[in-house]
Amino acid sequence: MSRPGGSAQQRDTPVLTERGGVRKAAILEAALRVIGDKGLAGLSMRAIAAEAGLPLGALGYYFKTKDDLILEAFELHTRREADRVLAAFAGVENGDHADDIAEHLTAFIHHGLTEARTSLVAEYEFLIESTRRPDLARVSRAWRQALQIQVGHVASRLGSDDPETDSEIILAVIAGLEIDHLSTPLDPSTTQAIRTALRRTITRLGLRGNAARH
Amino acid sequence: MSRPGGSAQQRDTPVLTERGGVRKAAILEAALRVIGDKGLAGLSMRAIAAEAGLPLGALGYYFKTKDDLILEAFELHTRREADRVLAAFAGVENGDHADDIAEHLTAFIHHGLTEARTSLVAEYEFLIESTRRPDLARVSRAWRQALQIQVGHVASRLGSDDPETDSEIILAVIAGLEIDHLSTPLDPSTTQAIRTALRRTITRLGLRGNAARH
DNA sequence: TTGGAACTGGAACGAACGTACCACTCGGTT
DNA sequence: AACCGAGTGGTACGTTCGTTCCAGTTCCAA
Repeated sequence: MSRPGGSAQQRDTPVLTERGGVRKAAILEAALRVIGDKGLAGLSMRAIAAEAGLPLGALGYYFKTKDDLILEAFELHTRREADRVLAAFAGVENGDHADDIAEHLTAFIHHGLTEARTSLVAEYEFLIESTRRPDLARVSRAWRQALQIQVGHVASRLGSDDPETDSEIILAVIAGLEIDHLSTPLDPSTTQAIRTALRRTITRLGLRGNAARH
Repeated sequence: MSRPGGSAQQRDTPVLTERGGVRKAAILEAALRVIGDKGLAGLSMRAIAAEAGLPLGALGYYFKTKDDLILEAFELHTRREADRVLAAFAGVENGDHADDIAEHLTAFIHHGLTEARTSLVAEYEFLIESTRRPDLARVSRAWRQALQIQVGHVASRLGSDDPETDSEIILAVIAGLEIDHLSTPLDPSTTQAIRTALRRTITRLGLRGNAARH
């Protein structure tokens, strides 16, 4: 039996829209959804196949094992999320006040806790599983490092006198607020509490837009 | 077939050291260990029985279903952890400088990431699963609320002008630092980064011991 | 000492699991 | 037209799962 990767799929980042590759992408998307709302504990090959509307046999063709599928799904998620985070912080750099910065971060977290909740839950499923699987841990580390560098640059532009520590704090606050509010339905007062916490954090760290001007 | 709870086990918080109750406690302890190092996905009744050194049949006697067992294990964990957190912050109140406070928190996180790593991983497994199970979510909410109140009191004593927000920030930073460093082996430089982040957070929030004296 | 409830542990059930298999269809090259 | 590898999908294997059952044992009250 032949496996994909022998011809066009051979490059490091396979194009997923070629013949057959569409299915591979659909499988990974389905897996991310299932992980988000049933957890890794509820993730079965059959559940993925059903979610993707594909026969069970298709999964074995594109992925050697379930663990391989999980790894590729995680990689896909981090690739996608990197863009989202980058976009969120790109808007920040042009902000004039600490409140504007906090507002961007509030919107980012709010989106994760509402429309993108499934995706956010999947992310933490992966992070926890990373403590047990070295292959996932490598992805986590690379992902976290990229984040910290990006946020560090932003902090630098906002006038931080210790960008490395500030990015560590900001990333921790974001992750912590997400985790702490995941098991609660997100009502307006909670969103306000998150906004207040972010404002105070940004303000007290002395971060403000256009710091390079004066 | 009779179930426990018909006699001495009937009270709300059953004493686990009575006849047979020793076994129930052993099962919950075993479950917490298995969840910590195999995850909820790797948690099976057989794995718990093996970890506890008990026959499979024993589990069905003390717990109606696997989900019941998981719920009780979570409750046990939060009860235990509440004491630990309380102790960590009790030491804080007598500290004189922001650095002392940060040091307490650093030690707390360090302990979680090293000796108590299994327990910490289990905690986040529970938190994520809480997004899917209302019964676990209730425990999470109560647990988080208790934490915030306690930390709020501490922040108050340390001179905070907004204890509620400060406790939200501090809890988020702690959770975030834990999550962000779970998939990486904890080396001394990482510990130092955590300490630095905590010092800066506490300092910038204007928290200091003996604030009531001045 | 006897009765009954609490407790034990091994065996067994049907269901769901990951994976492998294979006859089949399709598209492009020779 | 003949061919071959890529892609397909239904089936089936062996394993592990949660749960149930029950004959047997231990303990305490009567």
